[in-house]
Amino acid sequence: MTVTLADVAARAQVSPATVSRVLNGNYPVAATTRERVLRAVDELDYVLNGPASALAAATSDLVGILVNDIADPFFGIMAGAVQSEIGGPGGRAGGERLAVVCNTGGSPERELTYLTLLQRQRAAAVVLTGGAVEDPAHAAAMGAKLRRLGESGTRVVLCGRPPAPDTGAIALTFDNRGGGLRLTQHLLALGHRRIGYIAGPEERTTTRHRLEGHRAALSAHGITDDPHLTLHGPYDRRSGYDAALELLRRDPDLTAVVAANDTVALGACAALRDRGLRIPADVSVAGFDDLPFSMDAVPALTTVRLPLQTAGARAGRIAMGREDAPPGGIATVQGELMVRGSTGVPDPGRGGA
Amino acid sequence: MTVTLADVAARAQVSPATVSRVLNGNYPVAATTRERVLRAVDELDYVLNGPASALAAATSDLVGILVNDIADPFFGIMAGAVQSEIGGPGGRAGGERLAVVCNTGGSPERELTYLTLLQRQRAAAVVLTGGAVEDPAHAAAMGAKLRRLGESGTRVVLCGRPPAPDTGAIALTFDNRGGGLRLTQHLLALGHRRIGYIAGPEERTTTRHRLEGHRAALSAHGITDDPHLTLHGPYDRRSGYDAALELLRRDPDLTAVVAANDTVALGACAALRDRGLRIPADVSVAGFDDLPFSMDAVPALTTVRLPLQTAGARAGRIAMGREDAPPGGIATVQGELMVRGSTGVPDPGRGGA
DNA sequence: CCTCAAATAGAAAGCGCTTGCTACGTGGAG
DNA sequence: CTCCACGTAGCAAGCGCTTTCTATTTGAGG
Repeated sequence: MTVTLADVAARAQVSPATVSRVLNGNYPVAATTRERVLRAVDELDYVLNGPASALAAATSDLVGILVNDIADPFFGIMAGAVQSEIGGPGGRAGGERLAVVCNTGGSPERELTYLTLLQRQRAAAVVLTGGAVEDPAHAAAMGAKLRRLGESGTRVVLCGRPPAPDTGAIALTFDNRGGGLRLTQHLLALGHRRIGYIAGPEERTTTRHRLEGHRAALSAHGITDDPHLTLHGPYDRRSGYDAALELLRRDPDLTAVVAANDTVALGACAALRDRGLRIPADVSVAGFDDLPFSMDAVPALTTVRLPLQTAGARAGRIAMGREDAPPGGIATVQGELMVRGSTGVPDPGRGGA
Repeated sequence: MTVTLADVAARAQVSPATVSRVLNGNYPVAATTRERVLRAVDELDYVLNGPASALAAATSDLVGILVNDIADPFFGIMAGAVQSEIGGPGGRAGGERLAVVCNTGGSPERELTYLTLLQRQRAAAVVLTGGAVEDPAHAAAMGAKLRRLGESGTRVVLCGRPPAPDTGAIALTFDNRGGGLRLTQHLLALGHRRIGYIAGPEERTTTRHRLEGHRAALSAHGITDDPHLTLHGPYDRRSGYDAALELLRRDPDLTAVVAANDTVALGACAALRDRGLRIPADVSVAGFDDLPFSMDAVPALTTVRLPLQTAGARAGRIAMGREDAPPGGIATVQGELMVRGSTGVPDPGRGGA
């Protein structure tokens, strides 16, 4: 069978208790004894039994990171940052933690399931990234689950997600609304008036907030938003492509398209190009997030940069108790408007009067 | 305190054993009893204690997925596919498994550490993705660890990674060599003779195999590879940018650049553009992997498509024992050459005679 | 009616570890 | 020389669950 603590103890001629203490390093052990134990551990290739120690100690070294789509760099970057602050040899000595990322695929049920699984494992902390689903039933279920997690000692941190009131969860929220606002303001300042908007999936906080910002900018400019110029779709390239085509059909005189995120924006660019339109001469395009590839797009994409890396890292530190929570448990993280080549002044021959 | 099995048993007026059996569904329990138990579980918001049951049952529902860089869609796509075959409500009824992805950052130590952590958790299976580090010491350590994992009942699957002999691990290997070969053959067929190569990080199997393919194509064409035209660097955009510039300095008459992967290729494209060179009129560029964004690059990137999704899914099924291992425990997965706009015939005014 | 087997529930022995408490030295202080 | 305190190590009681084995119930067959 597998090697147990007792085997190591026998070989090192000490009691199991001593071996445990050497391994955990939380109790004085004479240097010579420690040495003997470590040698035995090595010789026997002993690996601690995680479940057993978690059970006995009533703690676990698991930290969960929930993401909507692991194939999307938006989440990958955040998850990587969180993980770098938490797990493996990344952290300081001591608690070797297993930072794991769970892919919900944006499904509310999977989200809940993963949370239960993590709760079952008595995870030390959980970091939830990305927008939340706005369905009231699901929100309530999530709230309850998060509260229970918190009560049972799991630290809960929301990263790039709106606060969950009364759950004790710490929130690092992106100012999606402000970002959307500034982006559309930029377009308006350039002179655009007929702006198509390719929104994310419905019933998502991120989608709603970005769209709200867009509309706020519009109405501040005295422009009544034409609902026909807003389309919803998933956060993928295809969605942007199709939506751009549809927007063009609905209003051939469009001079700008704002997309829910950079990936969608790139899809929209492809569609516009396929239609023979130049960017930004004929139509300006803007994205959101400023993922690494956006800078290399042709032309480079105007977008709102979200500090994914730093926010993720901060969430990780808070989850590890290595950084204090923001006052009130909520912090808003601003995005920064990055003006690049994909937006320009509208062609007077289009759209205008 | 937290609710335990015993609490549920008390409330349902049955023994703890019965509750356990209801929850695991692996033993006949009368319908009325089951009902009573489930109600109690619900009323008490009971969540099974994972470590305790793992300890008692000597099994775990954890499945680990190791990736080199979680922010890279190459890994994200594979990890997502693996996970979709394994975890959460994705799978059929029964074993709710916790599929988790661990980010090694390409570091050998972290890789080993994660493996130990997973072994400690008595993971049900482990899927390793991406190229391996070729350092002999590390390879030996990995081999030993993988063997031990296998011996202790953890199923080990390598996805997009060369086989690990004598470890019992199942390998789904990408034919990086063949892909590299075909890619360079394509360029040669177009008439290119001075081809720069931006390789991945050194000491990696993926890097070496792709480069071998490239060189094989070259020598089959009677071209002696100029070592000055091969540069190594990490798999990121920046590396491609810098390397392309350096390549241009070393040979201003270059007519084509092959990059280690699509991300690097995009960086190279940016550099070429910044130098005022047109793609492919002045310089052709090719990548590898065919990540989603490659199709939207301008011009669209010629590359080798790797079936990341299907390979990942298959690895996941094998890890779950839901699909038989390939004969000999090793399967080679081919890449497909995708010829797009970024490669064309070389400008006779450049490079040539 | 009685017997026996199938169906169902319970008792209890761990799974491998942690940790509070006790026991044993040993050296400096009284 | 004795005592106390400190530095170490061991004992043993669980942690919460699974599972084997046993007990009880029930129904069919004789």
